[in-house]
Amino acid sequence: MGRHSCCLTQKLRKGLWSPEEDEKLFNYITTFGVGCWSSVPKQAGLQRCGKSCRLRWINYLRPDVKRGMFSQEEEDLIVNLHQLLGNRWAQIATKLPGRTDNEIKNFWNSCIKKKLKQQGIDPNTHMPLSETKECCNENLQTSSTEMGQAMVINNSTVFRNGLIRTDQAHYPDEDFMNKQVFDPFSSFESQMGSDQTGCTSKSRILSQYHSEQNYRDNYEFGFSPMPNLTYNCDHSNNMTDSMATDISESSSSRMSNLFLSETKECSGSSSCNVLNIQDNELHMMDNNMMENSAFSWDITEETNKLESTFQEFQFNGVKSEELEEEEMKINSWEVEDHTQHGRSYSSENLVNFPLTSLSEDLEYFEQI
DNA sequence: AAGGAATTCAACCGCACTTGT
DNA sequence: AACAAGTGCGGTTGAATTCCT
Repeated sequence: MGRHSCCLTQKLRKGLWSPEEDEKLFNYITTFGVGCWSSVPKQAGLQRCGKSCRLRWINYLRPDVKRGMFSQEEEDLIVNLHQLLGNRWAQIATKLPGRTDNEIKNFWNSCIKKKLKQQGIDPNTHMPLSETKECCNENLQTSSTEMGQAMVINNSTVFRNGLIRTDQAHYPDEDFMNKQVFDPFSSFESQMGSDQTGCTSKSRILSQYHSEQNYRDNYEFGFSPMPNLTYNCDHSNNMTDSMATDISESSSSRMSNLFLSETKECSGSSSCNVLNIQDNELHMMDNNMMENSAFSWDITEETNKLESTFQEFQFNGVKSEELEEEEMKINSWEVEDHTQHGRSYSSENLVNFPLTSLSEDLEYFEQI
């Protein structure tokens, strides 16, 4: 019961995916693109159901999947979006480029929930726990209308009526505030030195960097985003010795090794700080939310405003039409790019996720 | 060092929705 | 309109890993 129809017809594998299976699926999708998932296992020679293949692709193999720890910005965004959208993880995921709903859901359940509770905030209602208890005691009749729903912004709890409670005791987990900040230069350098793994080449990185510069020049932003080399970084930094010494020259086996390496999670946050909302944008977004919290809590309006906020600020000011174009490029990636070896990412795709500089990150954290 | 507890996260399950016939 | 097949989403599970005693 509950098993997808395609799973009933044959004996199928379950559980974790092997690197060989990953390679088969990746090869198939990159060659033929995403079509009918139910036919994928058969065509790709996999003993899996189509649903499982789809999930594996979306959550793991898809080239634009960002891996590694969530940044502070992403975390704040998730909290705020959860406040607005509830457990609609798929919708939340659309606001965090490269993050999957599953990943966000897991992060919420394993980490954010705990932090909010430590801060005395009910993760379900985003209200102070005491408020929630009162609400329960009073059968949810009056107290919630007095203070309204709360939104957590930069350690402050903002209520519908516009009151703001700043709790200095927030974030009892000091590590949370001392979280390592991405150093784009060290990352860049480490990648430059990773040639022997076969994962990256200097020319490729440089071309990405140059395209990043072009991107920057085109849009004239007030800071210097560094190239996002997340994939390369993950691959190179996590390549095990045995893998590194066993790389053949063939592109397919190289790709296979990339996948093998990727099964080892990027443990450091340094390579994964990719959300690219600038400081001022964050402040404006927060201000926007503050305004909304004070004057309007209509959920539709709220969502629309958030939507417009994202359209305006996402990807460092790339306008929505450009965004759509970029999305189309990403969507068509598997069709267009399959002629190239393994996981090659066009610089255009990579610049979707530029990085903020270390100094700016530090400045922002200090302001927090 | 060992073993149990706690945590993480990939994957599965079941339901709802969409699409095609 | 009714049905089947395919897809998407959120909740849950359980194996692997990490932490703690």
